[in-house]
Amino acid sequence: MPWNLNSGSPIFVQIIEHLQIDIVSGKYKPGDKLPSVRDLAGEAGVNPNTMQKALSDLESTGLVHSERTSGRFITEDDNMIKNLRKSLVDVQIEKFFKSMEKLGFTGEEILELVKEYSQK
Amino acid sequence: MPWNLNSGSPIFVQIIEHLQIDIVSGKYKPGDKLPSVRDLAGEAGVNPNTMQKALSDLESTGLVHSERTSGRFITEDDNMIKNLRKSLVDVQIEKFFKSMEKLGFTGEEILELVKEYSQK
DNA sequence: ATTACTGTACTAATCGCTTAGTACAATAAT
DNA sequence: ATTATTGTACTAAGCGATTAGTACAGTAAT
Repeated sequence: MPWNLNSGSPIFVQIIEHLQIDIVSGKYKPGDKLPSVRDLAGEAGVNPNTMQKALSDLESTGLVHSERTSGRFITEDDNMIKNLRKSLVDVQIEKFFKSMEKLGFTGEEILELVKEYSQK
Repeated sequence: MPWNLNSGSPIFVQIIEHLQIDIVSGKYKPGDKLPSVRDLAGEAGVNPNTMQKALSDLESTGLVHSERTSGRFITEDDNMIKNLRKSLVDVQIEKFFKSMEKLGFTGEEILELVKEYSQK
């Protein structure tokens, strides 16, 4: 299935986020080999150049590294992945609270709304 | 203060969201006159054309309407504003839950994290 | 009447993202 | 040895968003 890439921000950014999620959620484990640039591009339904840009950006954070001709691999640093997961969570929660506060809700009201939502 | 317009999606989309929030949060009340296109553009720090695009898009939803030469006004339909507010809230909550579930959290875990966050 | 302000319309130029296409060197597989 | 696959690099083109600049017609204020 082609990835869901339509939500405003540049596709290569969405690809980065998608891959980060695949890594922190365990789809790719530390040391795993990633599919090739071309395969990932085909899977995502984008141009190989776009996938390459996303991957080389990801690489600059150290989350993945490439062995020149044998492929690209997930970092084996468990801590880096754990920290990324925590950081992604924090970003989501903060973004959510900021948005809701802009809409005029207090912290307590937000908590109440979340309670309601998680009960249905 | 210039608006905070840097988060990936096109500026005119962010302007639309910004204005919607200003309306549902009560900064602009039903029937209020909006500042002129040029003033809003100056306030937001964007080109008047960009602001115009955002406003004419907003207009197509009925939330604002323009009186050809005297200015642009917020709708007087209270219900439309209420519904928009509810819809914006729903979107935020759903987006948040989807993101968190992608990161591997269950509904209960999400609720727990929100509790923690709202307590500090 | 004159002036200032309103929304609106239009062209041209620029910038970033994306795609298309091609190419190369190094490794793996056969 | 030959072939396929790897990451990487590069140019050219197209597209949408944005900016800059200009212009016009209708209304309000003076």
